Amino acid sequence: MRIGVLEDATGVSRRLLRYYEEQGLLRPARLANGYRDYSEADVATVRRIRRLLAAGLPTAVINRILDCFHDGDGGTDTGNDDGDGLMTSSGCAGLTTRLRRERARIAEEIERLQASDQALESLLAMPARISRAPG
DNA sequence: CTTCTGACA
DNA sequence: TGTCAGCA
Repeated sequence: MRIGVLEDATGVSRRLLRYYEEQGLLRPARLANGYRDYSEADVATVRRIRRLLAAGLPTAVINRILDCFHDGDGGTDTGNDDGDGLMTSSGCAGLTTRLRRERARIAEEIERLQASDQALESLLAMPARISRAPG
């Protein structure tokens, strides 16, 4: 399918679709006229990319993770669900472990930010008598 | 009309 | 990301 069809199927703009390709996330074939030729699998891939991006992962990381999704769509396409799950297959060992570590890292970061937030809150609760130096 | 690449806001 | 240009 051409880019316009994929756009309608995924809701992702052509601009973004081309950008994903530029980032190595998509590798559509080319028609004789130079038009990109996407496969049905690319529809699912784009959805996965959106999810991974929403998770805050950089395209470089998504690139690797994408290979860990070995289409497990055994269902009829009646459902519009993304139908994606992490498939532990070819050389994807340790992926979930790394992802869990990332979550732990984020959790720690949140704690630090909360500490800063509380410190700032108490600071603002103090009587505001810090005046400007007489000029 | 649809897509392509490159570039600018 | 949107959008415009200039082609094919």
